[in-house]
Amino acid sequence: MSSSSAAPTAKPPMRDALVAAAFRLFLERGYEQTTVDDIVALAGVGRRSFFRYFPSKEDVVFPDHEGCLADMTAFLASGAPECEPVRRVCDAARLVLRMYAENPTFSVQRYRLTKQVPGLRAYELSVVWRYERALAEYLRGRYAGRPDGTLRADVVAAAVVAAHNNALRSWLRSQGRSDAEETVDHALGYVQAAFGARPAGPAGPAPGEAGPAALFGGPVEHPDDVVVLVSRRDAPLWRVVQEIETAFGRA
Amino acid sequence: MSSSSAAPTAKPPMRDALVAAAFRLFLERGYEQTTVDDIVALAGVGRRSFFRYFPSKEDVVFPDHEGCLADMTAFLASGAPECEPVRRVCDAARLVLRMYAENPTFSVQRYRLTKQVPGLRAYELSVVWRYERALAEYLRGRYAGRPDGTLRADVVAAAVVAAHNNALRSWLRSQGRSDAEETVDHALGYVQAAFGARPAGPAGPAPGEAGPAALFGGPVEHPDDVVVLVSRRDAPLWRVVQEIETAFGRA
DNA sequence: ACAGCGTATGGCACTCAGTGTCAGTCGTAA
DNA sequence: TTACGACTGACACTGAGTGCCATACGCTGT
Repeated sequence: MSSSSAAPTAKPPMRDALVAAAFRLFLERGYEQTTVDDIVALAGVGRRSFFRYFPSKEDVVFPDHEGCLADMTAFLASGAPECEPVRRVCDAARLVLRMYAENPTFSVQRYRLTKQVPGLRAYELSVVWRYERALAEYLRGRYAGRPDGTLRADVVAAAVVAAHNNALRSWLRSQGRSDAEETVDHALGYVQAAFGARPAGPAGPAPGEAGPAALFGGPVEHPDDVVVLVSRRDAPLWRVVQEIETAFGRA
Repeated sequence: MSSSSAAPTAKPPMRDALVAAAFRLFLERGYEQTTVDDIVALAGVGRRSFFRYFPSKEDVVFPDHEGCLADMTAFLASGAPECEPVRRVCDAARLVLRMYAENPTFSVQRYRLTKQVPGLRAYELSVVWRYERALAEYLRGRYAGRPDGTLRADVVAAAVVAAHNNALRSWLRSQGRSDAEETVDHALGYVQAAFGARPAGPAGPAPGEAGPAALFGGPVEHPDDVVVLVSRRDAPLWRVVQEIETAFGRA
């Protein structure tokens, strides 16, 4: 009656109604105190239909993660072989955070739930694990030739996910009031510094927080296998590390 | 009838019998094809007793993880404030791997199970997450004063866990035939190098793969906030990074 | 308009994990 | 011997998840 043909948006059918009903009840009386029967009763649909749209009760809490994961893997698969690998996976992480930041209230509500329901925490871990595996697989491909390629890929992927989660949780605790992009940029910049790549930025020499140029002149080679580096004391560490790697020929 | 009083070993009561029965059935017909009723029937105990010893069906696959986690947290809590934090958590990770290496056949069997049963993978993730949180909490305490203390703690913990898991899985894939300690030392050494700490070793100046001393003399300070570093070209990168951190006063 | 057909939905019954409860049993101290 | 406390088993119950089938809706061809 109320919704038959004059729906403005074309494609939000029963699925969204189930998500809405579920979150109303979860926030009212808690996740574990809400049964699937309660949800389908409020949504006015059959119980069987719930499990047609969501393989489990936990899935209704993360209704868009499957698509988000697909977007991220598509982003990684979409060429750009000239881009430095660590930076590429950091951009992928930024993509994920942007999806969270699109719906701040929803993300904060879900954060409250997952924080206090152990079952949901476990489920979220399995979701995050799939993101991490996608990043690691990409890096394994990029590091295919290197000696410890898979090790480096796994470690970098884990570090990126950890930095992303650190920033995300910080942003969620602020109720979505802080700047999500800025927070995650800072966190990912730390990872990029640790692994010897430039932090994000429009490919310029000084990417935002970098400040003054790190080195006065390039490294000078001595005849007896010695490298001399001269650096300002307040130069950002990642910049120095990068120059060292260049001098050592380990880009 | 068959088992009433002549048990030779004194302290493996019902719990170990349940684990043994469970793994026999899991390996025979698979995890999901085995019900709790099957397990208790084979073990000859009541169904209710299973859930007295294991809160869930998944817990029987990881019967000793609660104790292992307790051991690790105890290790981290046991003083040693003079030890470098990253090295400390690496040693904690080595502790965990040693527990796996104690029962190679059991660990390999469990690996086969968790590899192909999604529910067990998810459960293992929640277990690993608790280890990672324990490491991160320890590091947060050690990095309390630093500017990005919690970020650094989270990232380092994730990197250590990733390196540990990389080595563990490599060892498990080799059916326990490779040297677990050596594998994990190599993987953790990579993390320690990335985060500017000495790899493991008996606290000597040249820890195994280090080779020659990295620096000819210490850094020389110039009056106008400049640091000069002189280094051999073939020096290990982690060593150079460490010296730089020292020179920059960011130990 | 009508028959045919594929898809989406609802209802029903079932399995199985996990929990609360209570009765029985065993070992030990008084 | 009795009394007490811890362990165990049996039963009943809730709730998640699945298989199956009947029905209703929308579309197509005649």
